[in-house]
Amino acid sequence: MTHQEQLNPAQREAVEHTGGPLLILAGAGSGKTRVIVHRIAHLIQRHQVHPQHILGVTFTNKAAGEMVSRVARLLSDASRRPTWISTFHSLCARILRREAPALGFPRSFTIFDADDQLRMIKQVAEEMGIPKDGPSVASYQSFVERARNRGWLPQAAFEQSPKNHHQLCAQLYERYHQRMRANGTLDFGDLILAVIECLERFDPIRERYLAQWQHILVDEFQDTNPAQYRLLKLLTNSPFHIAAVGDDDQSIYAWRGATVENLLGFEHDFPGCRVVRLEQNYRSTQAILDLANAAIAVNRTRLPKVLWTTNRHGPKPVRFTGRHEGEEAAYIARQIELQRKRHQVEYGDIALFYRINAQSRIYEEQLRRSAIPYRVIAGTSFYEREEIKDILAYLRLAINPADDIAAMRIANVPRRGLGAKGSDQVKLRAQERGIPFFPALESMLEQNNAPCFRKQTREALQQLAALIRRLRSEARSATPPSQLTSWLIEQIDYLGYLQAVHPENAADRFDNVQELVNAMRDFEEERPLRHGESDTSLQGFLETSALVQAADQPTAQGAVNLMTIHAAKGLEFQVVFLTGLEDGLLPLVRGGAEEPENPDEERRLFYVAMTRAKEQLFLTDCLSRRLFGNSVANQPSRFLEAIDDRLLQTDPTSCRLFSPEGTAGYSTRSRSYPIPRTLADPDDTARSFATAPRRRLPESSETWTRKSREVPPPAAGRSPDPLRVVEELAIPPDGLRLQRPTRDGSELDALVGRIARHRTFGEGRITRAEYSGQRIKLTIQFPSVGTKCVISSYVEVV
DNA sequence: ATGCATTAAATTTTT
DNA sequence: TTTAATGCAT
Repeated sequence: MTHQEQLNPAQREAVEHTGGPLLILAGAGSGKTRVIVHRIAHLIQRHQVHPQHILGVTFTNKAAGEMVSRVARLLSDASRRPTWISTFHSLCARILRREAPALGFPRSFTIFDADDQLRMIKQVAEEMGIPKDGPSVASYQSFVERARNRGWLPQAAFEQSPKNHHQLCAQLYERYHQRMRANGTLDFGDLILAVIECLERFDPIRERYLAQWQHILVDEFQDTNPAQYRLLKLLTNSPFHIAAVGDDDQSIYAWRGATVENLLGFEHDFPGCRVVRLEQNYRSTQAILDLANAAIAVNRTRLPKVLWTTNRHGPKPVRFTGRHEGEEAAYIARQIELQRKRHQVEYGDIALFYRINAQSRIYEEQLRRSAIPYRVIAGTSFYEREEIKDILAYLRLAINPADDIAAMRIANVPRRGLGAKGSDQVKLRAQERGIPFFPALESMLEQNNAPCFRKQTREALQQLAALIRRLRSEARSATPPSQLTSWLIEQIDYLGYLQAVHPENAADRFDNVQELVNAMRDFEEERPLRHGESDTSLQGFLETSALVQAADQPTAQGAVNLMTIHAAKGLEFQVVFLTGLEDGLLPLVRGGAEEPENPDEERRLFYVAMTRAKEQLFLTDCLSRRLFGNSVANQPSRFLEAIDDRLLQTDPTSCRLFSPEGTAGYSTRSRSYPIPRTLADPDDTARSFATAPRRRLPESSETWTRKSREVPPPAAGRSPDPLRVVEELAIPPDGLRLQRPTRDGSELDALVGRIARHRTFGEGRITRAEYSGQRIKLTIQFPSVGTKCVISSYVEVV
């Protein structure tokens, strides 16, 4: 066996340890996945563990997929590959497809996303007569989520919630939970909870799974919530063949219920546990690791570890402070081009991180202006789009007639004349008879002696009922989902509906629906329906679509990557810009609060962000930032203040300067200030540092109060027009001109006033043109249909 | 049902 | 600033 030669001693220990529980503390970039994958291979090859007896659990489908494919690469014999590597949620769904009847709901259960959940909570709140002017529905949702994360069934929620308001929350949770189970619908949290319930209540079932999995591996253990940990414990029996891999320093999902205590308490829960630390980092330069180590060392409750590497020392991370966010953005754009020129870094190897999505706009604008290709990793997932959810709701209803949220969603989509009033009647009937919404609707349609609804509505609804019945039988007879869906959208004339309701982007939305059909086709090819399986292929697709985000966008080669720090976890880039390093933003201080909610977690975010960088790290901020409408002056992030200045170099063009001696100051840079040679060029570092002008910070200044509102610009007196400044800086000062045509608005101006021809709206005059993401959005006055907004690619300019 | 105006609220989001 | 949600008049 050659593969173990690639492992360092700690990794090898983590791979080879057997006979008891194992906790692997895997620092950032320490080859964690390599260890897990090798461990699986080792168990199979060296210890003759049957692949079916290995369970690998991750949080993301991406991680699960990577694990599967890397194990496959190690094991040439396909028949020896483990078949139980998946996310917590997929695992639980798979278990419940077998065990659901024991808990009293059918195997054909459907899965709710957060939006469905919210709708159900709204529904329940309404039924309970909870006034609308009270606490928001979202606050009830977060109560439910908290209960789920902690593994509380309603009973436990009651016991744990002494206060009045929480008692009401618990009541709502109870009704919600009953309703969900009665409907055969499960939210994400309940997938876990239902399996826990099943294992705790039915010993034979638990025995079966205990026998099934003799070795368990858990990835990203620091991200588990109490419910998930409880599940793991239920699946693990003496001699506790469980290996947990995690890094307490990278725990950034506490707000979603993850608790580092799981990791900290692991040794206690599994006595005799072996702990292995992976501290050798294979990703970053020592200069970056020095900074990251220094930053995280401040946290009190952590398992001490220090990352080191045999990589070169590399240039020190660079500090830059702009006077406002436009300057920060312009600096980044300039620096991106420099990095490309001097270090042959490709756009795709560069990333820009921010704490909150709202920050991204300014960077996008600047990158566009500088003609730098970029992509933003974020946004609503494909499966959260309204049009996709509509179609999926039809299919869900076909699979699960009791899925009320799906039924209520499509009962009047497309319009069938069933408004709020008619809908209430159906709900009333459902409540009276204790049956779900759709069956109640059907029963009202069959009632001939005293017909419900007016004629037109009734006929439309009868058609709907027939349609759903047809879908149901087709699904049972294993008609391919793609075929079924094509038929469905035809039947309901969904395109027509979209054009009526969303004339401005009906075509885009319909494209998405077509994309859904394509996704189904892919699914069918990948996973042909095996006869005798308990689920239909449609059910399989619905499950996949609920538990798998739209296929991860391929890491675009030629584009700078913009994302939140959370989204950056697990990724790595040559060059990283960590932006908005200001107190209030990172650490983030919410709304009216004085202090960050969880400063340690914010610091871990800082740490995660820095450890993504392989070669060069930029830490940027600005003196005053416009966010949500008004300008705020922020102090530099407290995270930086705790760090020895010698670990950093300040860009001489920065308006605030730090020196190794610890004297800080800011310069008033005039427009003619010569921009020095390239930064982040290791050889230049010392020189540019030495020549950087230094000025003392005024001892105290009223204008620099923390989190002040309107802020007079520093020193300069009068604020330069931000746009102006940005334009100036967009042209790199060393004379390098951007070759590509800039999208500065001239092409927009050229459009306004002209006549455009649209396929359905005819001809009209363009009154406005603006960028909308990468596209151009036009406002056009059509004589026939009035003013419409259209994406430029849908019209022909005459 | 639909369009408009006003108002409020605005981390992070693996499943 | 932007966005979404709500209420109100059509």
